[in-house]
Amino acid sequence: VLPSASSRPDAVFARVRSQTAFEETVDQLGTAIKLGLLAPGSRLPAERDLCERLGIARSTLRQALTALGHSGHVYATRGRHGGTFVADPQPPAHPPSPEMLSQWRETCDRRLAVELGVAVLAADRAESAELDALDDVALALEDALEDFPAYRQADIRLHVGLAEAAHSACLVREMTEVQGAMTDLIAHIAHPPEVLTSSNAQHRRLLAAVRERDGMRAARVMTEHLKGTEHVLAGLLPGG
Amino acid sequence: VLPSASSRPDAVFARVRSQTAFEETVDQLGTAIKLGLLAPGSRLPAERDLCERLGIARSTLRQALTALGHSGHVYATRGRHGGTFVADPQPPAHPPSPEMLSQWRETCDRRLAVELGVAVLAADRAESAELDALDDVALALEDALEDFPAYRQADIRLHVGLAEAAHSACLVREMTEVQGAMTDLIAHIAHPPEVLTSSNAQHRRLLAAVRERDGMRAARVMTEHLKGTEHVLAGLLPGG
DNA sequence: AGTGAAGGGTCGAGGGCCAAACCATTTTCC
DNA sequence: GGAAAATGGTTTGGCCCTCGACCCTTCACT
Repeated sequence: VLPSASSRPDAVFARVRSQTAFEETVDQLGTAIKLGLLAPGSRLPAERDLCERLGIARSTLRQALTALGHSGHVYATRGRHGGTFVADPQPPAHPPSPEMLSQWRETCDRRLAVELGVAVLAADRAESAELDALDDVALALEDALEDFPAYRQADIRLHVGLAEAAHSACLVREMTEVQGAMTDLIAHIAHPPEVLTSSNAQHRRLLAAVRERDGMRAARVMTEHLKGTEHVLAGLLPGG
Repeated sequence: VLPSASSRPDAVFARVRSQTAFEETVDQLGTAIKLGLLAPGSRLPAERDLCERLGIARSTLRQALTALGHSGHVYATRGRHGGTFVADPQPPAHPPSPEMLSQWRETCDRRLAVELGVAVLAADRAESAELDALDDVALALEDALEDFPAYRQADIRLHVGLAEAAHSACLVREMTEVQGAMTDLIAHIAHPPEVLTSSNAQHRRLLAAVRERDGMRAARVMTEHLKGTEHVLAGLLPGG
């Protein structure tokens, strides 16, 4: 009845991704650690508590923790005041895998969607106290122009914090996922202080727009902000 | 070193969702059928081909097809020109589950993010021919004001088509997922023709903005468009 | 020394998924 | 009419993941 009857999106028969519980746990905890959401030196909940929160068996959780311990991201101590702790310092990041690099544009697209949604929703729902806390993070960003790892860390806090201010649990989760993927991509490329300075200007304008409840202005600033990274990647990676 | 050291997003220790390959296949194919991406009466690829495309074993695929057959969404015939076909007519939709209803706001948030990303990217990347095809779909929408199932079908074609015009495979996939969830929510509520008329006006403005490569205007129109459905849901469902 | 809380380890049962056959049915071709 | 081909339908065996239960080891506090 409609035109183009034979057009069927490839997504319909796309590969079904079935990660095991073990893999998903390693990804989730590993990403949280890499993003600094779990600070180095901080203690994870006890295994018997954590496995219940994650909805998996303790033996499965232990496999994940063993893997994270083997890669140097966590360590465990036994005894009365023991526990599993985030390693400090963290092990050096791996260079991005070839398949990761080949999907960099898709990753940027996902990020654009999540960040735009967060910007618009945060402008609607953010509370004053939450924005005050984000202003503090923006201040910290100003002092980290020379130390990219520290800058990236604060940048992540800002973006994830904005997602929390949007009061949408699913967007917080998607934000952490996509920031994890982005970190893998940009951790190994140069970031001159000038670029970070202009990024900070955009952060300030973004927070101002959100505070004034101007969702569309926030979306516009966010778009420009993300275009910056995308241009850097387009210059360095194949498949532009 | 940073303020608010003890704030840890709930997402870090959120429940790990490990769907089985069987469940994911039922979801993926079932959603494609419910959305009309696989037209009633059309034939699916042969099991031996399809399982390879999906990256699963044939026995697992057969479990999914058996489940879809049991619910009346597909039927199979044997022999030289046999195959698995999408049922025509489709079985009536189930009323949304309580847990689905309780998550309606999160679903809307996800949709906002995906649709905003698609709107901005489509304005950047859509080709003229793709937009012409979407104009045809918009025309079909004008003639379906009295028949909500048909309207919804065309509406989905428009939104998924826009995602394809954004040339981002992952956003197409997310769009189908989120449209499937939205369909479950809105299939059982009243849609007076006046609402659909105003929706159509927004569709036209959206396509116009995309054609003029004005991403931010497309985003603004899209936001208004989605606010409409959200207000309807907010009036009918709990937890506003 | 005892207790309690934490991680470390082992074992077996159950189930999902896979691979590779083989069976049944229908159509086409020789 | 019979063979071949293409399809869905069925069975079997095995591997690996996950679970749950149990016990051990370590170590601070009392």
